[in-house]
Parts: sequence; C-alpha cells; structure tokens
Amino acid sequence: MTTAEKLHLENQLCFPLYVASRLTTRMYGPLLEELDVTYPQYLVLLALWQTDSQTVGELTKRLYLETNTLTPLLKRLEQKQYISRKRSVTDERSVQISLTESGQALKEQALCIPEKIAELVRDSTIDMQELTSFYQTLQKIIQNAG
Amino acid sequence: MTTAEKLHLENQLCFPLYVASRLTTRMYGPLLEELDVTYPQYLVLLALWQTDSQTVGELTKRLYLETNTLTPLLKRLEQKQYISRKRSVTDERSVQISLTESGQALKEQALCIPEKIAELVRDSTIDMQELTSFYQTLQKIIQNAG
DNA sequence: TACATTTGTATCGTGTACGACATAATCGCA
DNA sequence: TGCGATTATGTCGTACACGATACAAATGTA
Repeated sequence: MTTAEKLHLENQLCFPLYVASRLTTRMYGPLLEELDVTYPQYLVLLALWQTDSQTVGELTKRLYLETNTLTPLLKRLEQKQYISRKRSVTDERSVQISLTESGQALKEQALCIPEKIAELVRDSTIDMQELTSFYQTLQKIIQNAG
Repeated sequence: MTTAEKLHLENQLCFPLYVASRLTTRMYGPLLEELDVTYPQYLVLLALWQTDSQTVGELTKRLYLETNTLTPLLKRLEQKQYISRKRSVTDERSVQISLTESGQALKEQALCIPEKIAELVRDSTIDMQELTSFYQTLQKIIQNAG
C-alpha cells in the first residue's frame, strides 16, 4: 500500500469503526423511544441496572465519557425521574447516582431490547465465532486507546 | 446467558463499538489540530482527496452522514478555505463540493497521519491477520445496518 | 403543459462529545 | 495546623449527529 493509498477512507480503521458505531446506535432509536431515553442515557441505565448507586466518577470510567458530557446527561435523566443525584456524605466532592423506583422498573421494559437488536444485526454472513473474535479485538483496541 | 445478563454493558456489542470509536477518534485530535480540522472534517477531506468534486449527496452516501450534519460541517470547511461550494449548472438542486488549492495542499501534510495513528494503535496483541478479519466483520456490520 | 411527486439540500431543535477552565472539598506534608 | 497540590464535579464554547420539517428544482404523467 502506497502512502497515498493509506489516506483512502476504507484503509483507515477508524472510519468503518466510526460508521459502524453510528449505524448500530441508530438502530436503537425506535426501541429506546418507548423508554423515553437516548442511547447514551440507555448506557447509563445499563450501568446502573448492573450496579446501582455509583458516583459520577465511577460512571465516567465505566462509560469512558468525560464528566462534562455525563453531568448534563445525568441531569436530564434526573428530570425524567429515572435517577437521583445526591452529594456523598463521606466525601462532599462526589455525587452519588442512584436509580429511582421508576428507573428500576424501566429495566423490565428494557429486557427485550438486546434480543431485538440481535435480530436486526443477525446475519447469515456473521457467525457466533466471528462475533466473538470481533468482540475480543474491540476490547484490545479499547485497552490500547483508553 | 440469562436475559438479565444480556443487559450487562459488555454483552451489548454496540457498547464496545461506541467506546472504541470515540477513543480512536480522540487519538486523532492532536494530529488534526495541526491541520486545523476536526475528525469528521478530516473524513470529508479524505473523501475529496480520493475523488475531488462530489455533490453533498455523494458525500452523505460515502460517509453515511445525513445532510443536516454535513451541510454546516461543509460550511465550516468553506470558511477555512479548504473547499468550495457551488450549485451545479446541470442540476440547480445539487451542490458541488470541490477542494481549493489550499485544501489540496493540505493532503501533503496529512500523509503522515495514518502511519502515526497506526503506531499508536499498534500492539503486540493485535496482529495483521486479526486486524484484517476485524475489518471484514466491521464491513459486514455496516452492510447489515446501513 | 399543468401539477402531483420525487429529489437535493438546508433549517431547526435537542442531545451528545470534548477541550479549556472554574470551584469547592479533601489530602499531603512541612 | 496551615496551605499548596490533588481530586470530583461542574460550566462554557464549539462542533458534531440526527429526527422532523421546509423548500425549490427536476421529473413523471395524464
């Protein structure tokens, strides 16, 4: 591959990564509409459904997002009454994010989403083994870049 | 895997995809700063360096972006005098996007970027073969979702 | 050749993303 | 026990992303 060819869109790994991410995110739109949350908001809920009551800092590490992205996002989730934001008593600097009852209840509605997405992505050209190794490479990239 | 486990962050393919995309995009920041462009702007330039003079519609298809994203982005590139926007004479509806001299010259400065990114991503745990099959799976996902 | 439909681009509103910077609480240590 | 450094979160400005919608140019067709 010549230097010029390296500048071709497809030869930059980041480009298909960027496109695949956006296209798969788009697929969640209609499903998440029923929960009245956006995709990043859904990711926060996933993190909280897995482990309730985390600080903003813990969530930034979990989601690889900066606080300046997460803070307003969390405020919107608070407005929707899915989470609560409380200053920690032991460390006044940190803010504890917890699910409200309504936020916990939403989990039941969300249970069907992974399956529905899997159906949309599923394709005879991608088998389970391929998906597994794809997933492992993704993890390595995140390790290296994160 | 139980239904509840499917809700775990890591078990949703979209999540590592989303994280990997953002983290790799972040890596371009310092390199692109020298060219005074953002990452999506860089993608537009890559497309134009490969094939100069495309309509907005052709670029949306190439980059999988909507016109409402691309239009303001292109106006910013025009302000930086890297591209020109001209109504097509044969079809007054379409707008031709072309590189200016300054935009063409920028290509020389960009030639070193793919190599520098490769160095950053390169890791003994990811070999060329793995990267190739990873890339192929990405393409399939884009095909299915696009 | 009228005129409904399609096509190509653009505008608007909302919600991420993130760099740079601000601020208050906590910590480390002289 | 002060007090500078660190930590946790937040604000601000800029730039994507995209759904919904608008609109003029082009097209198809009766």
